[in-house]
Amino acid sequence: MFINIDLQSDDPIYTQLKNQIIASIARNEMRPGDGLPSVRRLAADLGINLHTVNKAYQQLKQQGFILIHRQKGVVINPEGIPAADEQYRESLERVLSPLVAESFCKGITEKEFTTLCQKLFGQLTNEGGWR
Amino acid sequence: MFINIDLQSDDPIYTQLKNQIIASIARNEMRPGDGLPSVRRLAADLGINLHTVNKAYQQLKQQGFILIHRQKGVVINPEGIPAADEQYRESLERVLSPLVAESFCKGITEKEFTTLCQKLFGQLTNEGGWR
Amino acid sequence: MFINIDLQSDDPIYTQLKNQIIASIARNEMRPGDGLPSVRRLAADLGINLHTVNKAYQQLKQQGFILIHRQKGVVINPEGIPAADEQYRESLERVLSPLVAESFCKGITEKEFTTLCQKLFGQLTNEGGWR
Amino acid sequence: MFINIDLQSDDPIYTQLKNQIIASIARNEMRPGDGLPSVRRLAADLGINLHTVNKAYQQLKQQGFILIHRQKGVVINPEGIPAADEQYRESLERVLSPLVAESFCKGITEKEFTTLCQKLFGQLTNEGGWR
DNA sequence: GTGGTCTAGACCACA
DNA sequence: GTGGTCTAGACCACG
Repeated sequence: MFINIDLQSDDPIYTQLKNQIIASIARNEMRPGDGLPSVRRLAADLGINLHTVNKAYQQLKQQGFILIHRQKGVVINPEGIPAADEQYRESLERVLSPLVAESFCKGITEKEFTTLCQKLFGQLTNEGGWR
Repeated sequence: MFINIDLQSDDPIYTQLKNQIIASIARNEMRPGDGLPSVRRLAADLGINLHTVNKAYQQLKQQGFILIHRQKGVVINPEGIPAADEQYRESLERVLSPLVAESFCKGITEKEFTTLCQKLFGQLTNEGGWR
Repeated sequence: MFINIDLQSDDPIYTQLKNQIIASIARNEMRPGDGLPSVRRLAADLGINLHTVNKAYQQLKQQGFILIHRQKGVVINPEGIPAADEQYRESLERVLSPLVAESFCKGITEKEFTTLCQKLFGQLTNEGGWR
Repeated sequence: MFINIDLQSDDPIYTQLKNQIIASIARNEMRPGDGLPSVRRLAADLGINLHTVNKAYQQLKQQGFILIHRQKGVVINPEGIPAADEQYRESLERVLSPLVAESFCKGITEKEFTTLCQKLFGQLTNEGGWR
């Protein structure tokens, strides 16, 4: 797993971390049951604060991406990632909606937009995502 | 134009305001050349501070959605909204990428995702968006 | 004399007006002794406020570019424009200084900068400026 | 870095601040990677409001002079200042044009004008500007 | 302790 | 009356 943190980004570090771990799972680089570095370890490796890593882990745990055992450490949820529920679909639509509106205003067609989405999906499945 | 501000939302007020104005333009409820309320007026109507409205307006101006006209006040850019450049497309991809990865992990298929996008686009064009 | 006002500009209207009148004089389109439209006339022609035209005229008068007679109307100073004094040279340096610093930071060389200045001067003298 | 704010000046405080920081960079007093005081610190030192400092910083950030680094705080862009693009050159010409016209009217020759520019450039390079 | 956001209230330049 | 600038003081997210 390669994590790349951009300290100049407007995205908070814990968000970048969370997103990159999710991306690793989606790309099948990390599989259910695989272990992740401990909070301390990852913080040291990335040169960032303990609390920052912890916050990312807590959110991933809360969404069911990972499990945190006091002894076994941190692992990708061995039972796989919980499927999206209705609530998630609604939040996805709420996030997507302003992106679509802005893109539309700027002349990006539905076709171009969906093609971009397909490209991004393709980058996952071509590399053998686990679903 | 109906603006609805959710003071409890995690999104900052000025972002909500910006997004809703963009949405109004996309839905063709507001057309190039149309006027917007003055900073003070809108702030009073929404019961928020004028600086908050101003911040939204400044960002919309900077992106070319609106112009601050010395006599007519604030208007939707009469020449239309500037088309997306390469930089915008890249930023769009950067924003979309984690959404796609997370959705993918949660079992949302490419088909379902693009269908959602199409639905959102449809809500704009069905109502006669200006592009 | 062609005056072009951009109501969307960040420059105040009276400044644009003042600058364009000065440019007309520099390009020798208007000569010492020539008349300018009355405040009312020019305001009507440009579709702007009386006070705005008046403010531009007052500043031009104060700098010695024009004379305002109650009867003869507004004329370009028949004795020519007063030469720059030391105070003007200082203010010019104060204005130029940040432009030079910013340009320098952005990689614009002294040569490119002075070439640009020469070009702008050339646009005046080629057309037969009065000096 | 010495910052001198003139509260009586017509220039807004944030503009003076911005210009002086740019001048410091141009004079090579501050180099890429160097840190700047935090918004609060600088505001306290200068006896002005933190929002005013923040506005200057935001504009410098937007022009690529500085980065807001999550750990190091505010730093001069370590990759150097972005080079001028065509748009900047046009805006420079728009700003310079009325200065040239006015100077010309007041009898300042092309030679004197360019000599002044060279002097201002010289003040930067003599002290070892970074370009 | 940092920057980001929001509020309240003030003065000024512009039109 | 408009937007632009500035101040003072507050809370929150981030690290």
